[in-house]
Amino acid sequence: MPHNPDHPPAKKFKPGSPFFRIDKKPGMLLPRKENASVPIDVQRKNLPIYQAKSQLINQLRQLHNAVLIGETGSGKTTQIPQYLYEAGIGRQGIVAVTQPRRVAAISLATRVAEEKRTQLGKLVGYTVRFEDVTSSETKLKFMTDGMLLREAIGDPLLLRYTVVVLDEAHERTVHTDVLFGVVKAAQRKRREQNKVPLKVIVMSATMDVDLFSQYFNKSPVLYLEGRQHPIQMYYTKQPQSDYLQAALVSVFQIHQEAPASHDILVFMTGQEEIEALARTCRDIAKHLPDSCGPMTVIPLYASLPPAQQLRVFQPAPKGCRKVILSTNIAETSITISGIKYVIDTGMVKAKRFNPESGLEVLAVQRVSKAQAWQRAGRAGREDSGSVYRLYTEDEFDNLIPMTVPEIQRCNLASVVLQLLALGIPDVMNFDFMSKPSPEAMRSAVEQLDLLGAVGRKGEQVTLTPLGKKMASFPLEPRYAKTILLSPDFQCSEEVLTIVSLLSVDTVLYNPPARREECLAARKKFTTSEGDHLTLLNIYRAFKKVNANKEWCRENFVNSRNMSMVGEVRAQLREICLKLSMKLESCGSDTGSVRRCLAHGLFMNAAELQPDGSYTALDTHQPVAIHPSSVLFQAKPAYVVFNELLHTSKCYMRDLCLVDADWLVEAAPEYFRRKLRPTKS
DNA sequence: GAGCACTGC
Repeated sequence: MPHNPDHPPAKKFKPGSPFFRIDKKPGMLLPRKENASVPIDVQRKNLPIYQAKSQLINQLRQLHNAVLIGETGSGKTTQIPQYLYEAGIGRQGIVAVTQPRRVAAISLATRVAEEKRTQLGKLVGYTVRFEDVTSSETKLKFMTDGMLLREAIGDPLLLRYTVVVLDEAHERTVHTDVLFGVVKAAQRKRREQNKVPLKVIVMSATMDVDLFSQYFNKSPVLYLEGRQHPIQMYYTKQPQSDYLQAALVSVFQIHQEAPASHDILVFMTGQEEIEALARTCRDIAKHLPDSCGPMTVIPLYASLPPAQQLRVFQPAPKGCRKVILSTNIAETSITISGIKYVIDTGMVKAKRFNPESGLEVLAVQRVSKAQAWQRAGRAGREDSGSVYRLYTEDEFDNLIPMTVPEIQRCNLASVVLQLLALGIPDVMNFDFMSKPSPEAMRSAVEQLDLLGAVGRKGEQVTLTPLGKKMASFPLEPRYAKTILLSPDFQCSEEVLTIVSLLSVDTVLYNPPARREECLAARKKFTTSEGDHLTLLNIYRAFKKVNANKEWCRENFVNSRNMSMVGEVRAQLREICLKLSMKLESCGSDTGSVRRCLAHGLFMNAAELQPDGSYTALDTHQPVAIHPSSVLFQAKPAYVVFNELLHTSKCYMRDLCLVDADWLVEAAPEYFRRKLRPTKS
């Protein structure tokens, strides 16, 4: 797809409105303004939810299940746990409040501890990966949904808890979706076994109310008012063939008409188009007449270094307009105050999964209505705002109502393994709120079967002892398997490092502007054995210089992600020790590391063809070496790889050179079917 | 010779 239109957008820019005004659907709602000078207990009483306090307490005391609908700003997340505690509800145990994100869990716990005037970690605490700030006194516990799920593996009835609050349920993360089933089952079993009852409160924004209520035994829905500021909606008159061009026009239209203090937030799909549009905006802004004020354009996306991300919070100089070009990171994860205008391209980049091919595709697609509302809500948090939707109202009406839950578009191997570890008897018929397709479930079981994690008797799937061990690692099953195999090859220390490197965001910086320098620096670590061992070399060098930051800069290594590797590695190593594994280092015998990787990743193997192309051994589809691989120029006969990425071709990413014999010895049955006779 | 939204254990 050509990215550059024939004419640079700058020349196409014509002032004038492609929009018309629509005076309907006002009233998104917005969080309250923080005011440090107001005492904390007064702030609590000023929240909209306070009016409903006694009524809420009465209801929640009686109900086993409740669905609580309330927009941001109602105060539900900070207040409900305190109301429960103050009313003595569930005091025999702990009230757990789950969040999809770590930062949210931590900041909510901090806030509630402040409100209760206690030290964090006493009455109020939090638990996220690598951090547990709780004690025996903790009664209100904020945690990530993934963390509660992990805990459930050791305690499927969640007996430490009397109340579980599943917050931000509308986001439908895989973890929340699995938790729905886990808490529902725990609730039922505790009732059957005459144990202390478990209260389940689902908290969500406005959507999906019926689904939640239906699923939790037709539980009552309680509505909470939020604080709203009106929002003015604009739609385009005509469908836009080029949303980038439309975004550009809109930015400058607003820039010409609105006071400079009004910030603009534009929702786009990815790094590349954001950087391109940022350049174009800056170019045009330079050549505008003096009647237009200056403009500062700030890109925002997850892979941006943290220091640059912080720029979005700095106010623009007086008289200068702030324009933020963002991915959907600004939908939920990063909240920027002072946004008066939102421009919504209506597009998003999202992952899809094809269970038949096992392929994940990252594709630009239309947002859902729910997502469009979420984006709109980011306008005018403190005051009224405007939203420019770069699509027609008809197009809006035709958007799907809700984003497809993640559980219906991802590889389910880890989910199925976790369900089995939770002791769910009939995994194939697990009570999901939104069932994944049977093909996706079957494909997951098949993968686990190949890894030796499950056994099958007819329809019944059971966990093997190996599978049980695999489930104790917070990793994708194939990586857990690779670690568990590593003692056989006397290279556990190396494999732990490699798997840790693979389970954090990339540790390699690749600034396009300094490409040559970057390649030169990386050359020192490159080995013809492949990407895994190149990464291992980098980690070893990093350790040798004691994690020196200067060294990281010189070698284009992301020091923050590299420290994370250390944390992950320590956690994985701890689990190995608990499993009484013998951990050895193979030193310079890197062949044994590759052999171990071949045994763990044999399902992801590819074979060189006589014409120089590659074929994946399991599906026989054509694949290619990704140009970012150190093996890109090489033509190894056999490789294993971490993942397939479908973009312009089907690319293998992160490759390791292997022997065909190793693959056969890893899975003789499997390869008898897959391997073709080697040609000379 | 490509180019990767966002979380999380």
